[in-house]
Amino acid sequence: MSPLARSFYERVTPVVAQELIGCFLHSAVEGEEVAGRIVETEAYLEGDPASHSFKGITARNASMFGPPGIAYIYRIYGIHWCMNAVTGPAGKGEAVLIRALEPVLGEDLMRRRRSLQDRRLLCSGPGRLCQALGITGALNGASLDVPPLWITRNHERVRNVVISARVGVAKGREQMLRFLDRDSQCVSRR
DNA sequence: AGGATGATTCTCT
DNA sequence: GAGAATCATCCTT
Repeated sequence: MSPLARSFYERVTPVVAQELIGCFLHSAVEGEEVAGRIVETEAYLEGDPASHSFKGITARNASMFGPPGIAYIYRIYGIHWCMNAVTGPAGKGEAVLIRALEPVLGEDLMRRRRSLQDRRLLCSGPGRLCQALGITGALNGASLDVPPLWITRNHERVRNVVISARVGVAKGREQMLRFLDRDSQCVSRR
């Protein structure tokens, strides 16, 4: 399976967010590879009050303004990590939040990392999937076309992509920028 | 130097 | 459905 190239990410962000549904996210942080099928994403845009890039570049969000095809990873609520794929032209500050996966490879390691058995709960949230894949801030800014963190295309067609309002955002709630696979059991709640 | 604030998750009831 | 956990980051004194 070949990784998605930079040109995939260097496009209109909501389109990238929609086309990432069905693709595979892989990690190999301690040698052992695990992977999941992306079933839920959200787009964060330039001039979008819900986006971390809204108030300009800072130490935390700098990688969001970097070149398309790298990871923007941040800590939230002191505990959890969340992972984005940076999109659009470099300097624009747009990205796609990966919100949920369906486990495909390395379920046992995911279960160990999550201290949890239920397959549907292993990766069904942005913080959960980072824990399951061993993704931390150490990978912030990493390129998404090579190990230890990479995304590959799935040639299987996704039958039903649902579009909805984003989860957990205070501002910009009205925008329909969340994409999910209706047929997956592994999407996040709400 | 201090305070407010999360693109969340888990554990209750 | 509500509330706590928990801390780096950012903005205001």
